[in-house]
Amino acid sequence: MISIPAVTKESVIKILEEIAVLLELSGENPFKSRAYQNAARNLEKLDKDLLSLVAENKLAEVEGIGEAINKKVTELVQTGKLEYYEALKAAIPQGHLEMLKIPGLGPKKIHALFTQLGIKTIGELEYACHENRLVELKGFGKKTQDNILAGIEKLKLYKERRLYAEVEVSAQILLNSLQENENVIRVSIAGSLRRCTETVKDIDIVASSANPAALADYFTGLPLIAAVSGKGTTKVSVTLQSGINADLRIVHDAEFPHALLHFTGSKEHNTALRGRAKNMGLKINEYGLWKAEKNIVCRSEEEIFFHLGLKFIPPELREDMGEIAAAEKGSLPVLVEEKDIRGLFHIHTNFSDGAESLEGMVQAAKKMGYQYIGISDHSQSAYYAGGLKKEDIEKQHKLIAELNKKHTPFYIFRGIESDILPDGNLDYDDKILAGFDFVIAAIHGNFNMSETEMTGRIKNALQNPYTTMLAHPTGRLLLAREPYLVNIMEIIDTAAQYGKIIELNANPHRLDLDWRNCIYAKKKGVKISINPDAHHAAGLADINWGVKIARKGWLEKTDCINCLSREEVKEYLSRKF
DNA sequence: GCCGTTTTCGGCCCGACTGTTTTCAGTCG
Repeated sequence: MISIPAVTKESVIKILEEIAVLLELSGENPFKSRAYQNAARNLEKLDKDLLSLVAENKLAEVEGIGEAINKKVTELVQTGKLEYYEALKAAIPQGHLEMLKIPGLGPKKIHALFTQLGIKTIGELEYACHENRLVELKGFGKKTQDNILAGIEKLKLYKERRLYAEVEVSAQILLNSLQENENVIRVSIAGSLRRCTETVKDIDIVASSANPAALADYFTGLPLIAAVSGKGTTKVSVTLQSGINADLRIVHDAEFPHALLHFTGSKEHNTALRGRAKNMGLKINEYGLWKAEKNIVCRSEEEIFFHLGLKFIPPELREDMGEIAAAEKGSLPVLVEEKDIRGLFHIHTNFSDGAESLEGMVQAAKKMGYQYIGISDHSQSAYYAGGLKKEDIEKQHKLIAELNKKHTPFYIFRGIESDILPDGNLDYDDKILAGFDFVIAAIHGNFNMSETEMTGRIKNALQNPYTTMLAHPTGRLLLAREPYLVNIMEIIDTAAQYGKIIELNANPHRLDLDWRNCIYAKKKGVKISINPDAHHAAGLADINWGVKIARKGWLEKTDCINCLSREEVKEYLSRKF
């Protein structure tokens, strides 16, 4: 019997999107590529079951799916494979897909590099740049070549790190497997992952065991693991199938809290702790705590901190950013938790570029236990995202009024993600802006301004009486796009002055406002809204990543606007002018 | 490759920016 790999709607969408990219790279008619993109998007929006549509031969009724794509999706669903896709993949060098990540390099230029210089990989491209060979190509020049080289450098740098969210999922699987093993006494994630940094290099796990050899055997035999690069009784290093590296430290149970503290770091935090211990006549390392030659028994991290005269410092705060002084004074923040969140702002629907209907988002948020959501689709100048025209807004507000009746006491706030134009104005007139319960001001274009210009532009937007909050304040995409040039301190100061909220965008690619600046915002009394920026129902769960970063940024529930109850938010928004 | 209609093929979203050109192609959001 032939087993057919499970095909899901998500995997079909992913393959259609990949075909679109491959077609672009192959120099095909760009509209053909777009047809595949459209098909993928329409499937994403579809609220019917894809597999039954195929079974009933009704797939072609879906907008954007004609004869050809219908046939291909059907083949994919029924056989688990798609010949066309495999052939396309085989014909396009893998390196060309990677090259798309280099800013300024698109399908056309990559195609030209291939046909004229035979370049298939990033390595070859880098070499050709060093040989100064790009400058002679039509449409290329010195500047393009320099930009490509700079892009390659950045890419290399990024490659060493991964998004927190991506690694955390794998780490949890490893942790769960270890917890099930009889040779494990205590086990915990350590390292930057435990500290919740926005990007991480690898997974660190600390476990205590009476039988390290057996534990090492068990660990290296886990299904997730692709290769073992080191294996002893105190340390095991592996690479997961996803390419992520993971280290397991195995210690005696008495050493566990010390090893956990040590391997959680950060280096700076540990250095500060050691210095403090020394001043107190103590010695601390990954094996224990000593006074002179005498070992001080600590059964937990709490006890280690206690002997150092400190309250327990949550791992997220261990960055030597003042947490030790605060722990000494007993003034550590009571960090916000996911259960403190009462509602979610910055949610997109299929009125603009979201995949889910407005009511679908309401139902998803209700199911997650929230009291309210704030809908904010894109504004009119965001063409690429189907920004809302005046008529769309009226239609949406009518629908919200109906849904508010239907779903009471759950409440939907009427908002908009309004583009900040280059001069700092929002892209609706005051009359329209006055019709919203809240306005999220956002930069989506004209990134290349000087710091002074960009800072001025955003400050202008913050001074607009209709602006409620500022979206993703630096515009960064982690490991992909640098923040635009902006003086973030000045932005926070302005937000404080005008009583504006700043978003902590919870999308794992953004996590923007940066946690380091959350600390400053809190000090200035600026309220933060932890926003999922969800474009589909599952995206609401991204709030989880935002809360982690908020904690890392010292935020308490009183700092976060969406920890307010429905009635409190209504009151807050009503006194905005 | 899809859609709509003009039923057989042309249009498919747009504007800004950059770096190349010397009037525009490619990239990006």
